[in-house]
Amino acid sequence: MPELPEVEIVKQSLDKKIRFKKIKRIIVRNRNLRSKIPKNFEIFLKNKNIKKISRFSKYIILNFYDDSFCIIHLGMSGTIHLVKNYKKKKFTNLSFYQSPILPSKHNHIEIQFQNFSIIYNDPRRFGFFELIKNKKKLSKRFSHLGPEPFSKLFNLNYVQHYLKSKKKYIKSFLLDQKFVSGIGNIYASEILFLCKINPQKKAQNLNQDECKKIIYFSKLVLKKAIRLGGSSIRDFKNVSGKNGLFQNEFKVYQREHLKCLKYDCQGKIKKKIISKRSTFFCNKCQN
DNA sequence: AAGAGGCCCTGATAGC
DNA sequence: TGCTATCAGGGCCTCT
Repeated sequence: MPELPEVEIVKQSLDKKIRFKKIKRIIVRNRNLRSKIPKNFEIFLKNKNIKKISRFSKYIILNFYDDSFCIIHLGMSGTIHLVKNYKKKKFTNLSFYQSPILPSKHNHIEIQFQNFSIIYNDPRRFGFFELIKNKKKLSKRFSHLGPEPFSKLFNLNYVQHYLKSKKKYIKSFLLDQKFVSGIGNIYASEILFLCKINPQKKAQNLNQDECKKIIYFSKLVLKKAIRLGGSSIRDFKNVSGKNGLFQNEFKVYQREHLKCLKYDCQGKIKKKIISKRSTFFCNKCQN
């Protein structure tokens, strides 16, 4: 589920809840996530004091006072839930993201604090946890990733230069974390719709104005999504008010066959598979 | 270097 | 009802 805005929402609620807290105990129920949970995982984290929670791209970063880190990636289906520890474990409605009803089958990792725990649930196990020893190794870990859309590094010069001789479709590059990091499949379609650029336009054929639009609307869409609490699709019945609202703002995503929402456009939304992912666009105004 | 394709995994849904 | 096929918001790896 998680693209940059959703991860940012999780990060914010985590920061509110576990900043300055001390990890009491770690329980790993399934070590086989995307990458194997290392043997020293529990020992490494036990008694660590959390300085703050930060985020880069789609990665959540637990910052500890001893300058070590734990990074969490939610993959496609990872969610983090808050659980009260005492009595019969009762789930609060403070679910950080998605359903307040905690699924039990795929609760792979539990991090216990004084009075509560956070639980990592991930049916598809595409997510992962990684331990990082120091700041240097942290920046090395992210060195292969391009700038976030919000970064000053994501500017006209960079974009034009990067795409100059690229033959792949522009959609592929919005998904390419080496080019720009944090955008995923939903927001890629939404951004290109606002830009009025066909997702199948070859990157090298974008003119200066189109590059400017990509930069502008990438920032705009992600910021708006964060403001609205992210997007919750495949909604469950039990969702609390904590769910995101940006799915109501989708202009093209999952709107195949429907009329284009641009005020003066008579086009229809089409769906095509581009770089192995569903891509939605208007056949008229994204020519 | 750049691009295409495969793979990791479970669950929901559609079609027969 | 039960089977199979397809699809899902990500990212890494290999091969050409």
